[in-house]
Amino acid sequence: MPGEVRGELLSRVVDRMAEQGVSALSLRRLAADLGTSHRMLIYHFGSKEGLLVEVVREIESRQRAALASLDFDPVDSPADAIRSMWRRLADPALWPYERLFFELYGQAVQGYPGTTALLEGVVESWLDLNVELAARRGVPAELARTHARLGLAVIRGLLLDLLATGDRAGTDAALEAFAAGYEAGLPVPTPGGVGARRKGRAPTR
Amino acid sequence: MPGEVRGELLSRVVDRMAEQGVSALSLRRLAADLGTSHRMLIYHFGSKEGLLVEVVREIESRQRAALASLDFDPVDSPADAIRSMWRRLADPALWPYERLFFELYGQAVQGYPGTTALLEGVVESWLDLNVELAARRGVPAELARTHARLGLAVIRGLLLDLLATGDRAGTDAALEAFAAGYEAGLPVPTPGGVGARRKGRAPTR
DNA sequence: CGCCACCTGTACCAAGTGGTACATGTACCG
DNA sequence: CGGTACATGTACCACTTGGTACAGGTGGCG
Repeated sequence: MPGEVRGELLSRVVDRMAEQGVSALSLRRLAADLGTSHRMLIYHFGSKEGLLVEVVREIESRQRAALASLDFDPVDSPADAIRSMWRRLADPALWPYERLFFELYGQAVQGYPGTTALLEGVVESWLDLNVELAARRGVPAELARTHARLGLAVIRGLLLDLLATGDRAGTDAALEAFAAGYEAGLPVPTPGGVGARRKGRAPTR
Repeated sequence: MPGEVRGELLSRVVDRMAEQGVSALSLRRLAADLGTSHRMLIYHFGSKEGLLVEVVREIESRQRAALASLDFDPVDSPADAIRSMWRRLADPALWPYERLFFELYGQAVQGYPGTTALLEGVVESWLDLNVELAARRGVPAELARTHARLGLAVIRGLLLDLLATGDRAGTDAALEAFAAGYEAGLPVPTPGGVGARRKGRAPTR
């Protein structure tokens, strides 16, 4: 079942799906685009659903890699951290992959077989990263988790917006409004009192 | 082409799709579930794509209706406004429709025929509402637009989270963190200076 | 050489797809 | 009554789908 050909094939499959979408693609068209026969896809992945599972796994793995490569500067303020994350993710070069991500997300919440694995960790793993980061600054884990959840929602929500409208300026402004809130010192409803207030800085836009 | 039967049929189609998803459904299965024949669906809607177009339009129309029915209390603070909006949308009874919405959204960003109409107004129409609301409080339109965009992203992003994880408490907390930021007086980067700062109030949670 | 594991193509299959032709039913209105 | 517009069902069509059977084709190694 294993093989080195398989991995190379899978990677090309994901790229193709990012361009053409997943739900409209048949094994035959996919194989034709890749210069092989649909027989090969079945041979390597067992079935169409098996292929889909691997695609989902590959996307998860790529996201995990992207997440690990973020490697925030620990002196970054939360505001700067989310700014830099947005700057990376809003890059039009990534749009095809984000479209694919949201398409699969939509399938997954509907429970389509093969895609649901995407949902495990699609939120949690990102939160864990932030909790770890926040720990270095002495922020309690529960609080960090909540704000990471909010930040993730902002980014995903604005990506949805961006992919639908293409309005980079508008979404940039909205993100900046969010980041600016943190810069001014967001009140954090922790029993200990108001959270760390940072010095203001002129907005970059 | 018109007819009263058609409207009733469409409404039931949307309900079924909310339960079973759209991309895995064939006209035959759909018709069987509805107690009719696939011939009828083609008769009333012309083709499968035609049906999809009508479904999308229906969903848009329902959202518009929901939006119109919100009818915010004009004395609500922005924080309370987004709180009440979240409270309505996070209701599990709406989850099937939200799943359907995100599934179609995913299809639409990929450009599948029949679904792309969903994208027109999927952001703008919600912004317009807020701009109008904000005008009553004297907030400039451009600023209101940006913050509405942010609020919409927060809600959609948290809905994605909620549908994937089912973690109502976690998403509630994240939204509260967002709302609390507004309550404490969010700095608004308008040329005229800092925007209206409101009195703080103890968080409800 | 022969054997074996991996890989690939051709031909085929049953099942399901969207869509159409045609016949039929039903109700309103002249 | 008859006609006409809307509605519905049955039977069928060409086509595509995922999956399988079978026949190779490599290349390494005894």
